[in-house]
Amino acid sequence: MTDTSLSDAPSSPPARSTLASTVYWQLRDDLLHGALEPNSKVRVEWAVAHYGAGASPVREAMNRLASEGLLERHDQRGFFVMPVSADELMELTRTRCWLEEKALRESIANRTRRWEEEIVVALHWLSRTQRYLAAGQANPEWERLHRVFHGALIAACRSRWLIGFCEQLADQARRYRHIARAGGRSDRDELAEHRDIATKALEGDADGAVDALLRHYRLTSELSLQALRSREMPDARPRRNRGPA
Amino acid sequence: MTDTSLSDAPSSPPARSTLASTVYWQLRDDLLHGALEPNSKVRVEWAVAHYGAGASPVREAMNRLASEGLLERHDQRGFFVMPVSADELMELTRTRCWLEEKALRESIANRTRRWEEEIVVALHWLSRTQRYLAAGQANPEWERLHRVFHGALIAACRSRWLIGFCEQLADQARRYRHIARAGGRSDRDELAEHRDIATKALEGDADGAVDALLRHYRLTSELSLQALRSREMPDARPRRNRGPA
DNA sequence: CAAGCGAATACAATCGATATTTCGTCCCGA
DNA sequence: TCGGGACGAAATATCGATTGTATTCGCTTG
Repeated sequence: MTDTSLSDAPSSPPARSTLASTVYWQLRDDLLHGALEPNSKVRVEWAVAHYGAGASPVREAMNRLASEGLLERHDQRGFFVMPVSADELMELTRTRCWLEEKALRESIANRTRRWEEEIVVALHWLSRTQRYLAAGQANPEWERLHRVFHGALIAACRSRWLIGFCEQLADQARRYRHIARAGGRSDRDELAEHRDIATKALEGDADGAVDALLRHYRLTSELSLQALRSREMPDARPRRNRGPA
Repeated sequence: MTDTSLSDAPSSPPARSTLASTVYWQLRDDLLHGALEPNSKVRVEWAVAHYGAGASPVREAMNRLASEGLLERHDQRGFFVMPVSADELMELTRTRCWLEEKALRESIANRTRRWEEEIVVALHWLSRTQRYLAAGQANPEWERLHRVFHGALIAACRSRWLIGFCEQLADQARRYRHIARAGGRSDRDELAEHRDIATKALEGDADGAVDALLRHYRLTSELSLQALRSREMPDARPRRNRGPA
């Protein structure tokens, strides 16, 4: 089953990759994990040195990321890491809930045997994977499976556009999670939440599944929001143009 | 009020433009107007000659367009005009109706004086502009105002993400309209449709406005669909790799 | 003799180094 | 103190070199 997504946002790098794509995936990963300070400038020269590629591939990668909303592009002035703010996060979450609700309802309405299987399998692997690594760092494999699980839920919605949009918003949400360093091992039982969503979806209980899903997203958002606000407290001054570490 | 859109899809080129951006807007325009055969390969060399720029700017522009779903990018093999099909159009329309409905409902729920004014003004100019030029060609100014009008309707939805997604889908729909050469001066009274939508929206009649809006979109889609199918009839053979004119 | 496989060739995308343009800043003069 | 011009840093563009892919031609084999 080839994954030729309609809009350009597949979840994993292709096998045969061009150099520009390699840089794209690396930089994307760094952006999603909050490795670069929001609002800071990303100089081409820096990226060239950091990722070991020429200016052309780097520039291409940055253009793609700008189209996805991970970078800001100012003509003749270069690229900047997309800024974050509490307001933006609330707007993001709101939008995400709207779209995911629609996608999930459609998915349930058009459920197939195949769709059910994918959810069951995704939940299975998610349940058998550690949320955090020993060091308290997020487990990349869990992140991937988490993404797969949520993708499986809405896979039957019959709109690749909607799926693409949801993925894009999910990426943004992930970015906020990592930037805010939220989820520092709270008492939250994420697996139970996922199980709840899956169970209700598989039962065909659209209202229940949607309710569970949105509570799941809103809770995550709330935690990020709190962490974000406490991080923004220290200095109220907006700081711009701080180069990446 | 600056229009720094969140996702990268402003409706008009910026004043101070880089060469890559110039190519981007020109090529985008050509793609939206169906000037290039769907599924045909767009060679970098061709674009270089056609738009009078170097390979790097062209390549950048193409990467951006690929992210927006107007081009397909195959690593190491170049770019292709995104293919069209009846199925794709139906999927597109479906998604568009979902998102526009949500956006319009939210917009009406959060309506402001400013929002009302913008709609009234947009409708005014739209009503005073010719749909077609003398030659039966679509009037670019009307296209622009049409876009502005539909943008104004959902402008108060409090989600730049949703607005951006709607714009992206609107662009795709426009592309289908032009490719199918639909709307060949049918007996349709588009102005009345727009008036109807605006009136109901301004009255706060969400259900009525949504109904009118979706009928509007579905009708457009249906016309494109018919024209598309009649165009696909002549030769059932899928033809690939036909260079652009 | 036809079909299939393989290597060589041609074409096009990709890349890196260099040149050019632009923007921001600092300094000087009014 | 404010306006204008020059300097420097950085983005942008061009060009030539490289790499990768598709095609074609020729050979082998059934």
